[in-house]
Amino acid sequence: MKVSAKANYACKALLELALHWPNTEPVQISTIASKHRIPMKFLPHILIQLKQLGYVDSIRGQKGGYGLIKAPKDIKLIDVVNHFDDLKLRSNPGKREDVLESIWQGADETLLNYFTALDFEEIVKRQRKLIKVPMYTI
Amino acid sequence: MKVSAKANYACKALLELALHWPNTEPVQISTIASKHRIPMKFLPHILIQLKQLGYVDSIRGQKGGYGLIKAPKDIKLIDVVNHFDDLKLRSNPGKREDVLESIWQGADETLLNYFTALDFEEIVKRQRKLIKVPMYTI
DNA sequence: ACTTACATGATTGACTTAGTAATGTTAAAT
DNA sequence: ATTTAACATTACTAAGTCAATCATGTAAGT
Repeated sequence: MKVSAKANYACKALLELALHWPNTEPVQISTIASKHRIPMKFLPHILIQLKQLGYVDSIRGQKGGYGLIKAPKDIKLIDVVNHFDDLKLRSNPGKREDVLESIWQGADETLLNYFTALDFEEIVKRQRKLIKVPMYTI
Repeated sequence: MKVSAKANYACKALLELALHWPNTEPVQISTIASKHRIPMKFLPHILIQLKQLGYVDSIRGQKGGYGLIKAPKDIKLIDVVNHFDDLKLRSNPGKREDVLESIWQGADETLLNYFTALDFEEIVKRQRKLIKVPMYTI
C-alpha cells in the first residue's frame, strides 16, 4: 500500500487543523509545515486542494492562515486519500471473465472498507491517546 | 490499489501454467502471451523472475517452454504481488508517535490478510467456475 | 547445420512524483 | 499610506518509475 507524500502531507495538515478544532484562530502554513516536516514550498499546493474540496478555508494577510470549515467527524479518510492518490476503485461490474481482475477488485473493496471507517475525529482521538502515553512506558 | 502491469502479467502467466498443471508438457511464451494479451517481448523478463523465485522452470530449444515446479496450492498470491510490486509492508514497530503511519500500517495488514488467503489452486478453481458459467446467463 | 525457443542486458519514451521558483494578491499593523 | 506578513497561482524541473523494445547470446531438437 503505497501512500504518496502528497496524500500523507494532506492528512497531516488536516490532522493538525483538526487538533485545533473548534478553535477559530487560523493556523499558518509555516506552523503546519514545521510541525510535520512538510516542505514549506510544497504545502500550499496541498492546502489549495483541501480548500477546493471544501474541508478548509483560508484568511489572507497578517494573522492569516488556515482552519477547518467542516467538523473532523465529517472528513472521511477515504475521501482524502482517494483524492490525492487515485486508488481507482474498480467498481466497474465488467471484466467478468477475468478472475484476477475480480481479485484486485476484492482488494479494493477491502481497502475501501478500511478507510471508510476512519474519519478525522477518530484520528484526533488516537493522536491524543498517543501523546498521553509516552514512548518510554511502552 | 494499483497493481502494476508486471505483477498482473506475472499472475496471468502463473494462472495459465497452473491451469495446465500437473500436465508436464512445456507451455511456450508465445502461447501465454497471446492467450492473455501480454506483449511477447515483455513476458520473458517476467518469467525469468518467476523462475528465480522457484515457481517455474524452463526447457530450451524446440518444444521448449515453461512449466510449474510447485503445486498451485503452494504459490501464494501475496508472495507474487509482493515481489513485483513492492508493497513495502510497514512491519517496522517504530514510528509510534505518528498516528497516520500506524493507520497506513493497518491498511497494509488488511491487504496482507486478503492476499495471504489466496493461492493459485483457489484462483484456478475460480477461473474454471467462471468459464463454466457463460456471460449471457448472468 | 538449421530452426525454434529461452536468456539476458542495454536502451528508450512516456509519464509521474516531489518538489522549487517567481510573481501576484490581500489585509492587518504601524 | 506604507510596510509587512501571509496566502494564491502558475510555470518549471530534476529524478525516478514503468512498460516495453532491441539486440545478441545460448541451448536443444530435427
